[in-house]
Amino acid sequence: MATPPGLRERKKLQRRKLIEDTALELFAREGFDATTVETIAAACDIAPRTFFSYFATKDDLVLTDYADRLQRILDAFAARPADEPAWEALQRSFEAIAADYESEADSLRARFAIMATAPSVRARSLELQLGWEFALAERLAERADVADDTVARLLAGTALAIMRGALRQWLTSGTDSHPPELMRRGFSLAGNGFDHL
Amino acid sequence: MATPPGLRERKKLQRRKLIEDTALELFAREGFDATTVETIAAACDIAPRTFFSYFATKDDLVLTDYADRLQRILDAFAARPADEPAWEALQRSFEAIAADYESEADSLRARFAIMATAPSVRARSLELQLGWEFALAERLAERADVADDTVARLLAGTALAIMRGALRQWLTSGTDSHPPELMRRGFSLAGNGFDHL
DNA sequence: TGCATTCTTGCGGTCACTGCAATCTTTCAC
DNA sequence: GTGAAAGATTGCAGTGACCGCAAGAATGCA
Repeated sequence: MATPPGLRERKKLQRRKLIEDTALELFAREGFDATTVETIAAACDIAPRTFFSYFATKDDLVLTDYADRLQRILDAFAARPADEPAWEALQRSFEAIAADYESEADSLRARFAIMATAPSVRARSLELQLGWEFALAERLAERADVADDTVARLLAGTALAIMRGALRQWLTSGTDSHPPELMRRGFSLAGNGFDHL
Repeated sequence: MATPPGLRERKKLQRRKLIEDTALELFAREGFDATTVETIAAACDIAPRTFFSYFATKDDLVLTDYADRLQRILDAFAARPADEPAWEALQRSFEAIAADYESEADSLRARFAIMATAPSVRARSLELQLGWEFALAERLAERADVADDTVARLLAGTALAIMRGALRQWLTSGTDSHPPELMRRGFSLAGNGFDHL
């Protein structure tokens, strides 16, 4: 695990990354719709058919790190002490992943821009997030303080909404704000039941 | 406006409904993916090309009433007194549309079942809901007590999450629960900041 | 009845995505 | 080092959603 797990795997990962990078560049330059899978394949010197053994969907190119990020949220969540209130555990977990955002700012911005113009990507993104919601709700439901399945679902859904909001604001506003801060603010607002209203 | 607005329009609406009904029946019987647009068109005695002048997308067949429902939410929201707290206004508006659910139970159930199996439909549904969130956030931002745009967004996002949860629970659990009740429960939980946790 | 408007339809085409079977590469056992 | 097993790449042929266009049919109105 320390040293590479075989040349085969390494090549596969390398190539995957090459495809992704090439594609994102093309998307940025020519637009998402105007860039065909065939073009991407050609630019990577692979057969069009091969593309689909790396990515199931053209949309997925823009959303590669989603699975990773979910895993990071789940890990962070699992690492919280069991006696911590669920809401607080959620907040801390999301704050933790928000801290990673800043180092990926450019990539996120590029992907966000594509989502803004390509409905299918936006839709797929939301669907993946629904998967997150589900996974997170499952973990939440295991907590002692979250008896109900519906409550778990609602908690997860709210957390995700906060996350979307924070990410969105960070990416569209200037650079003066920081993701963890925005995330905290969202959790704080919702956690107080929007009580200033 | 009282009497039909011309035979042409009536026919168009009629036909639209025919296509929708036929399609939903086919989906239920054969499955969403297994039913091609061509099949639907044939069953309706129209040319395949004509289908697309009634529905932009095969997916949209399952989500026909989304635009209407959004309008109903917005209307209900606009009808709330201006001095009412935003959160309460939201709750009342969503409760109001939840009351309509029960009369459409069969249709909703059928559509929900399709969404459960067809990812593209689910994704499209979420994307439409994002549109709702946006529209609702705009209205919210006009309220005196919602100064911030981000707060408006967050409020709308939370409300939508509550709605999804309520709808989901109602459709998957037995018939012993009622949508407005579930909706109220969700709003109550979030409105209290999940304070029992 | 005749004309303008609007629908319907067929045609040809694009593009994402798939299953299959052949070919080539890497791995690994000997 | 060789050869066989396992895995990856590729081409081919096909499906199905969806689109632009232009011709033909239906409709509404004068």
